[in-house]
Amino acid sequence: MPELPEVETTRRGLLPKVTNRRVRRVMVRDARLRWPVPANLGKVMEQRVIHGISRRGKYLLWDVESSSGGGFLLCHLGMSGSMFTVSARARPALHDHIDIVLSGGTVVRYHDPRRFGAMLWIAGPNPTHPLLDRLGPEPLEPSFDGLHLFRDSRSRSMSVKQFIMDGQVVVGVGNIYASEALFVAGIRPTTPAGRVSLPRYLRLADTIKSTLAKAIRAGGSSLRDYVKADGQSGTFQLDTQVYGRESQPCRVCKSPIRSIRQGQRSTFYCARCQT
DNA sequence: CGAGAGTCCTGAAGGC
DNA sequence: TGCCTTCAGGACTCTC
Repeated sequence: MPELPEVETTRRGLLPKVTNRRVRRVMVRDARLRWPVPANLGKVMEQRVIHGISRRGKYLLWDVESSSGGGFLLCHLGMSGSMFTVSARARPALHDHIDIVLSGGTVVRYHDPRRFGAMLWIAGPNPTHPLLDRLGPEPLEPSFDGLHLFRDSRSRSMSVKQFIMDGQVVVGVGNIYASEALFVAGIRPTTPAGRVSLPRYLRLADTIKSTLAKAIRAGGSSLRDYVKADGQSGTFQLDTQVYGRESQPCRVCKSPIRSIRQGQRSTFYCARCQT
């Protein structure tokens, strides 16, 4: 289940392998993702050069000669998607839905068992798309801070956990890192967003940044089906403070970690450390 | 407008 | 052993 750190890790892994390569062929074996993969994807990408890959939230944007009649490949990994490079001879496995064959023999393979991901085409020189229009700030940019959270949350009654997971508030904070960041900030996830003070939001913005940055430094948190860009599955254990640790002792105070449901999502917290 | 529920999908895990 | 149910999750989309 890629969250922002996994998406960023994927971007960094793919970047040197695709930049300045020419797309030779696009093979779509199964177009049934969250939205159908455009039937003309091969036609618009083939024989064009990839200038780079950028990221907006959990979306990856491949610049495919956007400056000269091309456009952008817009990718989302959903919750089970991964993109990695394989050799030209590697036979596709189950759920390997798309191959992007590049000059020089590299193949970028998109794998997504649950098909919650997306692969769309944006024609033209600018990466504008309805999916990107209303996204909030990037959590790791200086423009994102506690004051932004505080101002955006006034009069909001939803819980602070659901609030920071709202992509219009800030992008890239998924279910796992939301629980983790709230724990480090000492904030109870159920607190209505509009009742969290400015000092606490300043702290929370910092813990969101540090939690995500730490995960990126670790190369993505390698959750169950996450696969890094080189095709190596992330096998190291995810070292969480609270997520997935129901009934286990809090790493700080030893109280049992609690698990609740918020908006059909599981939330984990320590009732003693988070008030 | 905000809030909450529904929805897509597959695979893992648990119950019987 | 094997079938069935439940759950997990991102985030769009719908309803109230």
